[in-house]
Amino acid sequence: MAEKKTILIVDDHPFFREGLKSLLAKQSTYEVAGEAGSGEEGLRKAKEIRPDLVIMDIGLPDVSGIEVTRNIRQILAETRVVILSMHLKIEYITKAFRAGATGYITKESATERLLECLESVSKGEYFMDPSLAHEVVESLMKSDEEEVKSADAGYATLTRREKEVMCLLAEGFSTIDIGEKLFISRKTVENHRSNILSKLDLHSTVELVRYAVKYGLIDVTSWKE
Amino acid sequence: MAEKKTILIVDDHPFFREGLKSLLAKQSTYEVAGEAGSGEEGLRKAKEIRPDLVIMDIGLPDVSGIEVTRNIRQILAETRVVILSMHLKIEYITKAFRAGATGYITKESATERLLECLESVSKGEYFMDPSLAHEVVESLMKSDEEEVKSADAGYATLTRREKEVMCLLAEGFSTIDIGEKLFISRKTVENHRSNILSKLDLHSTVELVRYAVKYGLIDVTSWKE
DNA sequence: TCACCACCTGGGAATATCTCCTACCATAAA
DNA sequence: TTTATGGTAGGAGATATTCCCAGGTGGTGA
Repeated sequence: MAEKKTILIVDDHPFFREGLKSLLAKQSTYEVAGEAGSGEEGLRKAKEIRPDLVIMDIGLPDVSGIEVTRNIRQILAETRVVILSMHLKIEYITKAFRAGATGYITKESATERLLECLESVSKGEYFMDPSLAHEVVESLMKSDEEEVKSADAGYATLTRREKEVMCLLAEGFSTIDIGEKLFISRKTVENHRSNILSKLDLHSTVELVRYAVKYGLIDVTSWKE
Repeated sequence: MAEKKTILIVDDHPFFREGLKSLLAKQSTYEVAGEAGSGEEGLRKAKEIRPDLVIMDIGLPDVSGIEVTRNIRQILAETRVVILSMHLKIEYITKAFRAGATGYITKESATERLLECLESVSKGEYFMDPSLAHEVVESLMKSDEEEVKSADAGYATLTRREKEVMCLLAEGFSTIDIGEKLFISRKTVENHRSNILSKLDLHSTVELVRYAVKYGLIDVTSWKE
């Protein structure tokens, strides 16, 4: 690894940039190739110098560092962005990674953490400061909580045909539609429907849909159109 | 901080326990108060010695370390558990924290990482090894993706009363229920319903529910019971 | 083999709900 | 004042749902 990694620093505090520069100057592996005090300037310089790494603040005077990150990543696929932020909120963390950031550390982190982060990110690995763990863990515990269930005791008691009818009902098809699809009479579908409702202790097709969504029988996210 | 933190090691590999013990022996702040080679033994010793910290493997010969963690945390509220695992999968990570773990690091981690983790966890802070970042980030990016949308053009054209009726319909109430709730006639509710359907270009109450879910008008995750 | 049971299938009759249309009133805007 | 909008409600006919009943099929165990 003969060449030094080039770094662009985007932060609106000159002192902070100075501190980072002097810190990185001590390292033989990195070279600060440019700096910017605003999002607009940051994007311009990124295009110009095409750095290996960008150290990005979120709270910039003009546009959010997250937006700048998105733009940079769209234009420069090879450039990795590390967010260096005061924000610990999970929304920022999630948005940052979704916008294309590869690392996220806080301004309270020790300097070794930054170096560690830059090293990981240089290799293309995600890096997340352990001090974010609290937010992240809480978010993880909330999310995909649904997946845990799915496959409910009640649903398992349904017959094959009933499950089939249930899915179609939840998709929004009328009993007639379903009858045509399955080549059975409307009445038969109604009977299946009644059986499903009583087996699952539901009392309307709307409740059935909610049940289906709740247990992941139908994919909410696919209702894009 | 005069007293040393007591630690219980639960891992089925004697060599691994030995390594950990000698490593921790060098530290002045920790004292290995016991060790166990199985989940059952781990739980028993935990009850016996009531350690400050437990270092727990997941892949135990009898029961999963995650289950042991759950049991320990139920009995000993003060005892913090650090998972030290080979597993990087997000399911394990999530399950571990949900079971009450406070830290999660991998067996590939550097020893400083373990010490750092023990220190954080001793203070009651969550700790997550940065090498888990990849899994965690992917999981975060998948979750709460839905929030992004919400607020649709069509929905905005509804009147106050219509929105109110729409929410109740999506909650699964019948037109009669809603009439009683809002002190209006069943017929009026039906009229509102018809207007809603035509304004949003929907054709059944089921489609209405789907619409409501899609745009986050009702909270799917709150359908827990 | 026969009886049994679960499952899928369908019909009839009573009831509930929906659709479409009309209508009235209050309020706000033109 | 006139007009438009929103909330209210009813009637008539079309649809959908409920509940009960029943035939047919296929598998299982006595």
